[in-house]
Amino acid sequence: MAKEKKRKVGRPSRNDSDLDILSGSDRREQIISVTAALFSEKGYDRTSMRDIAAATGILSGSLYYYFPSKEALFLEVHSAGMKILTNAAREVWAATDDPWERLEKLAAAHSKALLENSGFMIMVFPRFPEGIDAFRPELIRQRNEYESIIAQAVETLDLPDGIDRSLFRLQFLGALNWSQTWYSPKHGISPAEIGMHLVRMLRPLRG
Amino acid sequence: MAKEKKRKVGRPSRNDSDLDILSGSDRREQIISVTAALFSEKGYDRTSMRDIAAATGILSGSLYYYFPSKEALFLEVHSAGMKILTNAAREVWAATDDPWERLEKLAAAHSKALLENSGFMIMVFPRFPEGIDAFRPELIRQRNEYESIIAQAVETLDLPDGIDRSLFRLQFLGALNWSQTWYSPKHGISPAEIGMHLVRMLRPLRG
DNA sequence: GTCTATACAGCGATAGAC
DNA sequence: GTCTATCGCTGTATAGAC
Repeated sequence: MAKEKKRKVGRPSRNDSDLDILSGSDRREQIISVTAALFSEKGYDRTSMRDIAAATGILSGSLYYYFPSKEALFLEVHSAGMKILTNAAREVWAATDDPWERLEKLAAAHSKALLENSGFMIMVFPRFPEGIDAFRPELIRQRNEYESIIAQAVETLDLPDGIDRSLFRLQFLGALNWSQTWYSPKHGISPAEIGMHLVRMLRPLRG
Repeated sequence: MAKEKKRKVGRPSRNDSDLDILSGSDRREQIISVTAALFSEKGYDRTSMRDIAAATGILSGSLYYYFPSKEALFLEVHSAGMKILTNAAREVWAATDDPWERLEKLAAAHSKALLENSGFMIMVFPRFPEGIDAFRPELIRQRNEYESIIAQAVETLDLPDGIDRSLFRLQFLGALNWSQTWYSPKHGISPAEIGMHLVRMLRPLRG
């Protein structure tokens, strides 16, 4: 999505083993990775292009060689983060049959992706930057792609009447996402355990 | 919202029936109420003092007659929001004996306060504005005052081994708080029902 | 590809007239 | 109490040299 290559002249001289986010090998990937960490740490609004440039080791004007705007850069970061999350979920899905065990592993994977990696938690930031309307449909699409995996997992659960599966998904993800606000490694509890604990709380629901 | 009085000359000539979210009767209360709505809608960073002034019907310079800084104004808004939440929780606590019924009512009250009122959801915003360090201890204190009521309620529940009460509280509140991000009145579900649904999901835990 | 230099807008905040 | 006028700063973004 929206790769925006933009290489206008000269040879790419790249082997196109491109992307692979946390070990980005060229400048473009480096910027995305650095930006993800800053957005996660300070939020979108409070991270300036100058901050990003400084953390990358270049000057702010140079950023615009790679990305046409701050919002476009946000889209790349969001995209990379959702890719991590979606891939992890697909992997769990393929490897597990039991519905509740699957949910437990999805929860653990979600928490790990959110709390463990250098900082792509931006992917589930409560609200998108404003004025980003041009990109919003693409952001929503990425988010839905991931959430539909969770929705499917919830669909396979045996749940009593009175439990709304859509609300189940929203509150399940909400409990996990909110952990951004309080988690600290010092808690003595691991991200994976946070996810597993949530499913332990919900599991008695099974018919 | 957006009263836009703009009377520039003459005396105030107020009958003091002006606006009242917390029954605030004067300009100061009006500003707090208007600001709460704007912070909830657009976030702290993206709401300028000029925005607030315009929505109040005055000019930005005048705000500084009432509040020394934007951060001080944030503190007032946060304080008002937490007061709503804390009062509601105390009321529930006094009126209910059964632990699970109490939790259900606390959840419903929390959701209502968060989603229903004109806009004090700022009170549980994921992160405080930065550079607000001088006020941070007071913000934390207000938050803890409320959360300790929830903690007490969780303490009285009969829970199986393997459930951490502290984590229970955090994930319980997380699921509720996150609803800010997806709730819309069009869902056909009421805020109170959102809270009750969450407790319905957790209730089978009881020993 | 990166830097220099800068345009231009918007921000929080203040001083002083009324 | 409110407005007028403005200061100083920081933000995104651009143009053009190298």
